[in-house]
Amino acid sequence: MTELNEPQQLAVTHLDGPLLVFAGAGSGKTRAITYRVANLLATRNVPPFRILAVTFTNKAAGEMRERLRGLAGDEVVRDLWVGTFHSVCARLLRRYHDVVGLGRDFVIYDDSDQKAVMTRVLRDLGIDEEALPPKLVLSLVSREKREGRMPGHSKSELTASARQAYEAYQKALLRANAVDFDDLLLYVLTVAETPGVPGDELRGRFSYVMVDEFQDTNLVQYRLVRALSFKTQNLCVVGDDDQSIYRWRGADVRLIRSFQHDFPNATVVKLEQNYRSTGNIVNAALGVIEKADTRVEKKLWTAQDPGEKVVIRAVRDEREEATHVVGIVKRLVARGVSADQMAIFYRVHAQSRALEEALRAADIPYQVLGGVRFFERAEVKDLIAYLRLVQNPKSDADLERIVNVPARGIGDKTVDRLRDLAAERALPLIEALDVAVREEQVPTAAKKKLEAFQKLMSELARDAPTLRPSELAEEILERTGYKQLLVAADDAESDARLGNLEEVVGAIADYESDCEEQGEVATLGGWLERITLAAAVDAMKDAPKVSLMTVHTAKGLEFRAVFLTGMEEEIFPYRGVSGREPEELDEERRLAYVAITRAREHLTITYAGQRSLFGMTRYLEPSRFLGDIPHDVAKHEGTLERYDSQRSYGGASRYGYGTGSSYGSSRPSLAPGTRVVEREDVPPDDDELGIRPGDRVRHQRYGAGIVERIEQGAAPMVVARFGVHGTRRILASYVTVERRARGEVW
DNA sequence: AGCGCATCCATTTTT
DNA sequence: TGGATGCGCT
Repeated sequence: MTELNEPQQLAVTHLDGPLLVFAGAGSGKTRAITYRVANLLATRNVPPFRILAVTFTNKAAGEMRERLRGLAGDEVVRDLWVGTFHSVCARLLRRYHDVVGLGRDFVIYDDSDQKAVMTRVLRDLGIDEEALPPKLVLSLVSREKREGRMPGHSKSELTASARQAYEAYQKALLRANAVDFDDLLLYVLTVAETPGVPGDELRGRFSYVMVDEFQDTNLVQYRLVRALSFKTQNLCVVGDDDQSIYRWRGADVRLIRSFQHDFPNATVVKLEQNYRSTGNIVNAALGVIEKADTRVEKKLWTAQDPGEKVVIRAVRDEREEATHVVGIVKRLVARGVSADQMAIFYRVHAQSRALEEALRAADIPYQVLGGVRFFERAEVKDLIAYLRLVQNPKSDADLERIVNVPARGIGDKTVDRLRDLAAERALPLIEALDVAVREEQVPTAAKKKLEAFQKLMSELARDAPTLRPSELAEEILERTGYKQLLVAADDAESDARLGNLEEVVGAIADYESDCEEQGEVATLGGWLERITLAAAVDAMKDAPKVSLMTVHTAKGLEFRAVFLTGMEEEIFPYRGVSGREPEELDEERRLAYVAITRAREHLTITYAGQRSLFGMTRYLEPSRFLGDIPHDVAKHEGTLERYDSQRSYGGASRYGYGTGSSYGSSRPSLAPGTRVVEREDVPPDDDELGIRPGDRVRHQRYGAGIVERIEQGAAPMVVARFGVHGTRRILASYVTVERRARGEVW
């Protein structure tokens, strides 16, 4: 353990009692955790299955396993409980399922499954979807669950109708022998907090509990780890409040900040030496995070050289931003930096388009993480629905999805009838189907179709045990006629879909060989669980490609070169419809901190003077976070200053800037509230906004209008006449100028 | 059932 | 801008 610094050693050797480790970005956290587990195994003689380590992603869990394999050996690692909260809970719930009234083969419903169930529930309850959209109810329900409240809880924060919906939704899930993500945790917590035998057993199951990324833990997760470590108090939590970025999903930073309050005897260790980044990058990050309203004091430092300066680059718009970034990517590639060591970050997915276009034009291979996920494609979901239905015939959402896919003449009317029947007798659809056929509850034609479907499903169920999961998938594609249909269609899209389906079968086969390697049995249930609990990063390929992703998905990753794009007010920090509480702004700041600290050697930050996003072009100020980066670690390039049309794209003014006088002190343009705009055809002084009276502007709701006057100020307003909508006063940022700049180069 | 067209909407997403 | 969704038409 000699390769550990002092605080790391402390973290590794403090084994008993509560321990809180603040692990700064790039401070060798994984290393410390891994060594700590190895140390436990070596010195405490703990059976591996009594050690629980919860990580943030499957990827992190995999990495930890991998590293432990080298330290502790194969068999030992196999018995350790290492995984995400959800996967660990899924596994536990397979053992304690009966305590909460679930069948052993419960399936896990993802977002879209949940939405389907909730839509159905609301319809059945006669709740107006306008007044209470399924998405909203689901988010409310999720909040209830994340805060530990099952339906009927006395402290429910729901309105009467939402409460009703919650109850019905939960019933529907139980009837389908299904759980949602929150249920996995909440059910296990329920077991763990139940007095008596099963709860006792669960509470004593683990001797040592470790939690990674503790700053992103929600209340239920916190209570869960507390319960699981209750007997021994051997709870080690590792995290960094500066990297808490999932508040909107229920993460509660206060849990890490006040850990010592709940565990007064906790030992606290701070890992503050950064091994990842150059000095300039560390200091840039520090400059940003130190301005946070609230944080636990930590001083990230590095022994590394300052390295190259952080480049802060002004660009005209998202296209120039993209070409600029791609230009550097090319240069770095030429210098021998592998493409997979480069990443481009943005705040919102919508920003990826311009970047993708530029990369494609330059013929640079790239991968976009997140966005539309593979497992969300229709055909993939269809196949999975079949598989899940075989696994758990009660899963109504799956049955509804595929009962008529491919079309087999079971129309809405028939399905409605089935649903009624199911509701009347409180049966899952599959059983309602039996009833309908047996008791002749449907017209003869429909009955025939239903019988055919029944036969299909029962044959699949019959054969499933004798088939490997991948074979079963193939069988489904064959016997349902799904494959033939796509083959017959013979167009590009169908080909793509076939390809996707083959990929699914291939993925199952991969899983099977994985299992084989580990000496485990590959089961359908195992695979299904793995994919529902998988994330975008898990699918990240190591192929030499530039990675594009949101800052959120970048957490936990590192790259030699990072491009942080779209550093403008409104974009980053993002400002949506809701207001911005200080705590939300802090979270944006932390997000910026996370982004910066991903870079090892090279960091380019770009901000555009104007940006088209969601169909409207807006003029934007540089992000306030840029102003927090110390001047001596950064090099400012480019300008948003107005310039005349000839010179503007000539290059001199573009590249000449920033090398001369100190950018920061002489140019207050980075101060919040200053609006810098570039427009070629506008006399400098009458046009801060790029909008003048007489201009034609477009507003999303009101359409085209003619500007009557401009009201300057902190939030400039445009007064414009919009045909039938009359004269309106609108925030300038919500209109698009339709007048094209003279000689504009696009 | 499948389509074309209008309309509405718009962070972030470990699981 | 584009994507998701819903509706009406064939």
